[in-house]
Amino acid sequence: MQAAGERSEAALRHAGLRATRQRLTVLEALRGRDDRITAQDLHAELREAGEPVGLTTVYRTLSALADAGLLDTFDVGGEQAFRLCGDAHHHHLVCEVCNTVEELHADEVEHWVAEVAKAHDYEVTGHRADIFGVCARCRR
Amino acid sequence: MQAAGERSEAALRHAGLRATRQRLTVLEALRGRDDRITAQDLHAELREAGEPVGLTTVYRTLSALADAGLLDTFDVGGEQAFRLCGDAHHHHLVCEVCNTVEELHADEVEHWVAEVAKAHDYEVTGHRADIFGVCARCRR
DNA sequence: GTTGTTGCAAAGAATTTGCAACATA
DNA sequence: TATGTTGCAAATTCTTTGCAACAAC
Repeated sequence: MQAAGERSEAALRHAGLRATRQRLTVLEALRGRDDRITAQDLHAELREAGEPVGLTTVYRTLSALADAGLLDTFDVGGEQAFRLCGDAHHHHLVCEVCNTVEELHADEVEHWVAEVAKAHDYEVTGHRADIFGVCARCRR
Repeated sequence: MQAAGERSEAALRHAGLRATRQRLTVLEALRGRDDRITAQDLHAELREAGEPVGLTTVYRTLSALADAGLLDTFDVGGEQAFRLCGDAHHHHLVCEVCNTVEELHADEVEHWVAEVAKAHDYEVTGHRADIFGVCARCRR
């Protein structure tokens, strides 16, 4: 698929990163999934898929993409997991069985954050609101 | 302080844990602070305070107390941090400078979670809503 | 006395770093 | 060609485990 590759290439350039085969491989792999995944697991999958990328490079690429704001990060049992995400701020609905992540937008939460900030005299730098559970598919 | 020690002793018993000197030391130390702290840092502080507890024991105690629901856990740059907490479910307002944590209770968030669960057909197992920023004291 | 706990040393596991070969712009 | 990137091996760092001595009930 040509278009997808170009989109990834543009995203990398925009982040100030060279569009190497390895980075494109990682980014394309992330585009093809909606779950959170660790560096170790992604590395294993790429190896199985016959598009090997060094483990170190997977770590560095995921870290760089996260820094650039292209990936959301999750803490899963002490390991860091990543997922491609939209630009805007959002919250998450996470299935703990299949690790699928749905992005949520909630004005209620934003309002709550603003109110708390005012009431407690905090300079807010960020917030996070995630819901965990089991999706319908995984309950069947 | 006698009363405080007895309170910790009762808490440990209630959690099915023997009230050892080490566990009491850890629990009392946590009672005296309102910030989140890692096992490594707590271990160092206890050592400095002249009430040494083995690092392994600090890890095991914090883990046991967290399992018993007495501690909240946080992921701070890949390390696990802990803080004594109330029984009820709550959210957090965290100062990223001094690591002080204030507990918040928000019906708005609870409502939001319930709505999302219904709309997305999820069996919710938990949720987390934390606000990060800099407290008034640390901004001065 | 039994059984749970401690703490050291060693093992484990995730992640990072040094560095020479290599690919991109 | 100049500079950024890769990937291996080694190093780091946090955390857990084996096990013999020890303390709580």
